[in-house]
Formats: sequence, structure tokens, C-alpha cells
Amino acid sequence: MSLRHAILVLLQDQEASGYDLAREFANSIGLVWNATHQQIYLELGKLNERHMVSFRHVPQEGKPDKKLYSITEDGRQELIRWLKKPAGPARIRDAFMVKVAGGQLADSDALLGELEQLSKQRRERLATFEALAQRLDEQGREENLYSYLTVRRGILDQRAWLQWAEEVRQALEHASVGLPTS
Amino acid sequence: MSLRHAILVLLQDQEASGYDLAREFANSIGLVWNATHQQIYLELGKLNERHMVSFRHVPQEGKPDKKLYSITEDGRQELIRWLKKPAGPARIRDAFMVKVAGGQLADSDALLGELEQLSKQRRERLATFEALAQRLDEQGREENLYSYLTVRRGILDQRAWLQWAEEVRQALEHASVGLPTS
DNA sequence: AGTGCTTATACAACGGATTGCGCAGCGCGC
DNA sequence: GCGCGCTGCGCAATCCGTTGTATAAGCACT
Repeated sequence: MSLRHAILVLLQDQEASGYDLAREFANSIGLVWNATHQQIYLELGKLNERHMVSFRHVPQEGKPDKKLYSITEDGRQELIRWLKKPAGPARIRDAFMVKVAGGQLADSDALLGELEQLSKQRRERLATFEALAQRLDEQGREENLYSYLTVRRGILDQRAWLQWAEEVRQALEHASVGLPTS
Repeated sequence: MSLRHAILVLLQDQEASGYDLAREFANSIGLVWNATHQQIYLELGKLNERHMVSFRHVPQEGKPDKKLYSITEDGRQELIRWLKKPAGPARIRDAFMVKVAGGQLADSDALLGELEQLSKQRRERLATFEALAQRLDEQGREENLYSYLTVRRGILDQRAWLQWAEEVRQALEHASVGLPTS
């Protein structure tokens, strides 16, 4: 399990609230590891019990109070321990790909529509990542090396997906021409 | 949930045993959806209860008997129903990427070693997929269109990963030179 | 005045997924 | 002769993850 470790990695740089972490999971790290706020709050609670993080209350006006979490020495030790042992294989769950694999039964036009929608999301994500990469580069790539490499992974991933999407689009449009559009 | 649907897609082409399915999940579909044998046997049991698959016993010599499962009409209907509704977003869990993101605390050489190992696995997978793609192409791309597209996704994914790995290797080797090798 | 988004945290219930264990026989290499 | 790996199936426990629900205040739009 390593939602725990993903959180510790994020807290390494700066203290953050559960809400902050949820946003980071939705953006940068989200490509690599995804989690919802419920999971994050739960995990932060557990990490706190195990003395791997600590928090301080921050009262706010106009907004609910927050808890700002930071990593403890125990947490840092746990991270180092985890970094040493080999990572498990990457797991993917891509429901759209399962659909393409079973495409004989599907309506090609419906599939094309969905492809268009997903492509749009990927293009937006690509733009976000590219802007982020440029910003990190300008700030000095050396200091932000690990963040930079993470974002590069995101960029290459989006590009590969979009290239594949183009191949699928052409293949399916070809197939659609053969059969009348219901 | 769509482990169920991934299994139904695989059974669409041919009847298979739980063991057969586990292997397919480890190879071709594994890139897109992964599952262990325990999960698959459990799910096959459930699918059978719901009359979406049926099976026949096949006694074997020298090997344990198998159960060959095939999709039923109910199963095919369920698949068609599922194909119509939009797919959820793709989810990824890549522990190695989390490590790179937290790379400041890690030993660069250890990370490089792991990268080398993972690259090797990816290169092997790429070779497997390329061979498969060529075979499908020779057999007639039209008939195997959906399988072909699935494999193409696998190829593009491996290539993107390997390209990224090369970037990381160069960056980390640079960083290693700065600091003495422990 | 009503609707909905954003910030912020949290519980409860269910179902999915992983890990550990167990059985069983064959073939291969040392 | 012994261990190891492959084929093949399965149960049980626990943990992870998703979904639904709740609270609470401010802000913007209609």
C-alpha cells in the first residue's frame, strides 16, 4: 500500500491540509496516484495515530478551520525505509480501453463520441502539464528536478494517449463508412 | 465496477478457464486492467450465479481438470448495456513514480538500478506487443481491428515509458556525479 | 430568495482488491 | 530423491476504495 507514502512525499515539501492534498492528487500526482478526499482524511488520521504526521489547528475567518499537517521524523524514516524496497508493478484501470477491446459489440459512433470527449480532457491536461514544466524550468530545473521529472512523465503519457486516439479515430471512421449510421 | 466486463469481453472471443483468463490479464489486457487469479475465480463464480456465463467440466490427464467458461446471452446483453454508458476516468497506481517524486530522500543509485530493471521489463513487453501487432496485421487488420487497436495502445504506452526512463536516467546520472557514490 | 460552487472536515456502509493459505499432480534439473 | 515451477482450482481475513451523506460558511450569479 502506498497512498500513505504518496501523502508523505507531498508533505515532505510543505505542510498542507487534507483539502490541499486532495487538490494535488486531482492535479499533478493524480496522473500517477489517485485518491479522493475521504480516503485522504482517513489516511491522515491513521498517519497521525502512528506518529508519522502531526498537525496544528489554523482558525480561519469566512472559511472552516483547517488542520495543517506536517511530516514527523518517524514519517521521514518510514518514507526512507519504503524507498529502499522495490516498487510493485504499476496498476492501471482504464475502462475505455476495455470498451475498445470489446468494440465489436459497441456502437462505433458512440465510441467515437466518447473518444472525442476523453481527448479533450487529455489535451487540457497536457496544456496544464506543459505550463507547469515550463514554470519549473524557468525557476531552475536542478532544484525542482524530481517534480520536473514527474511532470515530464505526465506530458509523455498524454501525448502517447492522444497519438493512440488519433489512430483509433481513423480506424473507427473507416469502419463507420462501411456500415450505415443506423 | 468492470472487472466483470473485462472478463466478459475476453470470453466473447472464445471460451476460457480461469487460469487462461489470469494469463491474459497478466499479458495483453494486463496493461489496461489487472487482476489476480483469486479475483478472477471469485468473479467467475458470481457471473455464473447471475447466469452471465456458463461452464463445462473438462477432465484432463496429467493436469487438474478445468472449467471452460463461455458467455451467455444474458452476459452479452449486460456487456452491450455497459458499453453504452460512459466510462469512468482511467486510474493509475504507479509506486515507482511516487518514488521519483520523493526522490530527494532516495538513493539515486538505487533508483537507477530499479529504473534499469523496470526498463528491461518494458522492453520485453514492447517486443511481445510488436510481434503480436505484426501477426494480427498479417492475418488481416480489418477482422482483428479491436484487438489490433488494443495492442497498439500497449506499444505506444511502452514507448512513452521508455522515452521517459531515458530522460530520468540522464538526469539522475548527472545528479550522481555531483555527489560521491556513498 | 434561491441555486450552486468553493473551502474544509468527517462518518458509515458496502463492495472491490490484496494477501495468505491450502490442495493436487506432473515434468525438469541437480 | 528433492526442490522448483507450471497448471489448475479455491477459501478466509483483512484491507483498500468508492459512494452517499452530513455540516458549515462565504461568494457569485440569477
